[in-house]
Amino acid sequence: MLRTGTAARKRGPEAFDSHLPLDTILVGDCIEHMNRLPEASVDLIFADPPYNLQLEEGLTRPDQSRVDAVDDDWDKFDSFAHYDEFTKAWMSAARRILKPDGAIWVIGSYHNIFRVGATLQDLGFWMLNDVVWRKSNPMPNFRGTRFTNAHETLIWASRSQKSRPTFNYEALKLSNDDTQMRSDWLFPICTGGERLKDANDDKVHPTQKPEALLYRVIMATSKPGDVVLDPFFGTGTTGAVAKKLGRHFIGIERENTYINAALKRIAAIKPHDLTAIATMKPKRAEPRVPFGSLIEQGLIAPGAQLFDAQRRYCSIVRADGSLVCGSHAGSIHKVGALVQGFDACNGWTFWHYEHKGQLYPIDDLRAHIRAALEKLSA
Amino acid sequence: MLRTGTAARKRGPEAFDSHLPLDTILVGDCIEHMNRLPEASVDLIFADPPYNLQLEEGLTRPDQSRVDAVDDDWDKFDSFAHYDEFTKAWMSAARRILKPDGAIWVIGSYHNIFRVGATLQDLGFWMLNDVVWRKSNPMPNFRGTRFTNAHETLIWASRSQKSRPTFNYEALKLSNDDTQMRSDWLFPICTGGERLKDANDDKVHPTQKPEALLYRVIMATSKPGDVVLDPFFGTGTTGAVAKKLGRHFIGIERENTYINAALKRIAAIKPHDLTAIATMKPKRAEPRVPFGSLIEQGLIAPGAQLFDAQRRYCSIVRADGSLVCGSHAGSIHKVGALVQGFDACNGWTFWHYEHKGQLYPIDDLRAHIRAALEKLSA
DNA sequence: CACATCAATGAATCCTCTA
DNA sequence: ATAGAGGATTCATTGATGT
Repeated sequence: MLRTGTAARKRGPEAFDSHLPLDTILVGDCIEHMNRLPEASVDLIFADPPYNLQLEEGLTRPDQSRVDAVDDDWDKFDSFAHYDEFTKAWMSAARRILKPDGAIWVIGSYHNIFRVGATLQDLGFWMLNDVVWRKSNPMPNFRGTRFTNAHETLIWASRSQKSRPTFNYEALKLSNDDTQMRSDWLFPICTGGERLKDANDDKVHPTQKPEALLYRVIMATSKPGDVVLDPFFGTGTTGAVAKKLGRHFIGIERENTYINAALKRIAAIKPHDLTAIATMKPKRAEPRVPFGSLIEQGLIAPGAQLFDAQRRYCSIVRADGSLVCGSHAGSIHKVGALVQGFDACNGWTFWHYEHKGQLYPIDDLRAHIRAALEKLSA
Repeated sequence: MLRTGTAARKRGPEAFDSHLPLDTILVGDCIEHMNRLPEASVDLIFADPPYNLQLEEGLTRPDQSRVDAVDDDWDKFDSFAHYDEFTKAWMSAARRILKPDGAIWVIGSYHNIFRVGATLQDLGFWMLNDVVWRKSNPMPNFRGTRFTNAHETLIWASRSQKSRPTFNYEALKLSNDDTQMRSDWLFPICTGGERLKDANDDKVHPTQKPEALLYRVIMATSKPGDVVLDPFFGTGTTGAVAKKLGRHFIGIERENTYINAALKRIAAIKPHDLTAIATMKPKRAEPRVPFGSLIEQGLIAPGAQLFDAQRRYCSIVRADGSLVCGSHAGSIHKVGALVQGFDACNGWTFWHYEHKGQLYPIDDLRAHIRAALEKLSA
């Protein structure tokens, strides 16, 4: 059992806390370690289990560079049945050590989150919210075969239906411009200075989570002095944020590479880093309104005609959001550029719709949608 | 079997379509009706299944004993098992009637979506994306005990891993200001004039979906003339949008109140005309032009030199349509890959010909030939 | 030093047709 | 079925390099 350099600050008042290895990383299998911990002793669990990605072959970007994928052994399972078995095992162990009012967070992608959620329900956890982490800078879909995989899903569940889990409603509302915090969160992925690198400048862990995400989770659903356990500790984002926020952590991890990086990282943390808190303020999600949504929402009908201000050009709107003008077809911007023989064109101001014989730029319609969105969110 | 007022337009060429009750609402249980439809006959399924875990008719165990309290864990499990059974039943029926390249969409909330997703995987469906419908105007959480439930989840899955489902990538991209469509979609919930009301001004259906949502689903993952089936038809949003977009629909619904509202609604819809429904042709669907035909048609002479954009490499065109560059010889793609040390290369965009000192990609010459082919076939 | 340009990269179930 | 060849495909951000 490795201990971090940080002394355990502040003990909880409960007697059953006395044997908890607080602010410590336990080395080894998470199920075995959890089974050794006293029952009903942990306030919050954050779990980032293996996703069970099923990658067929390597993936190359359009420039022929290789994508450095998750191909680690810890993410390999023979079948859904094996994955379910694994999930049920660690979750049962997690449930035993949770206090009656304790809660759990689990994060995953479409590969595993449905199995995770169903197992949570089967074991008697009570679902409180599913939360979507919208990535502001996801990896694109390089082959153009699917929607950009731009989010991951988190589940927040209490130990049982009768639990009264911690939820810092007022603090969240305050930090969210005085409106209720929604179930869709926008954060960038973990890059830049926050991303841990080894001596070769390679990433230490393939799936390091951003601290901003953990910050909101821990801030929202735990109290100072609480014990937060992470059974898949990795490079210790949970521990780092818990320490910053004055919570105790218990990490469990098998890989020494990750543990060493986590120890170093957490030792360097100073609790209550106020500058970091400032950066965690949620971005005001600016609604981007693409042309297609004007059609989807019925403001422009497929088949409608659009003109430039001088009526030199006339184009037809198609149901898929494309514009046709003579032999040219494409986006409002592209067709606008093509008919004028330019490289680029702002279709929003170039194209106009007709209303009672008058022409108005389609940008007015976008403004209309934006205003509606503003009003609704206010 | 009720039929809508709309005549079935345009039949698919496949023989197995001939017995499909196109543009029709089938009255009754969706499992029974799907079991009567011909197998491999439907292109797309959109399903908005009920998620009340306490089913309205009351819950009975397989031995017909009544399930009373849903308070303790065992009964919760029993209730989930019952829901899983229902899910498995309708999904199996749905899978049978899907064409090999067919796909399914299922929408749900955290109450049911995890069970839905796991069952999809268990039955052999192949997950393509999970998509988040972000509601611009969700109902607030009045008690302030949770995050505002501001989204629902959709799963898009093909019938099997081998399926090649329809995905109108280009159309989506250009309607989204020329960037890939992401997995998080923003739409308002269904209100105002779109929301169907009865004589008492009460909403006809408790969970009527917005047409904009279905518009994107159907536009993105089906083709004009396709058959779109909705086993939980409700007030017919799927049918209304399918009709607008020139797709056939088959609806299945038990409640006469919903059916009557749907019939009236769909009868009033005027489909968009065909030019408006035409979508962007993907590059993959363009006629194949072998490099050799550029030589045959005299656009490039044997012995001509081709360069990459930076003039790092120079190759010679041979009369048989092959390229030579140093010791490398082969197709434009193969030689392009070899000189760069890559596995693959698109020779059409990599190699350039020289004209008055300027370099132009040979893809321009291919476009020239394709344009001529267009004119011939028109 | 300011600013432009280029290169690198991230939890990914990522092609299609013909022989 | 399987192999091989044709040829289609990327966004936001960070950090380094160049002007």
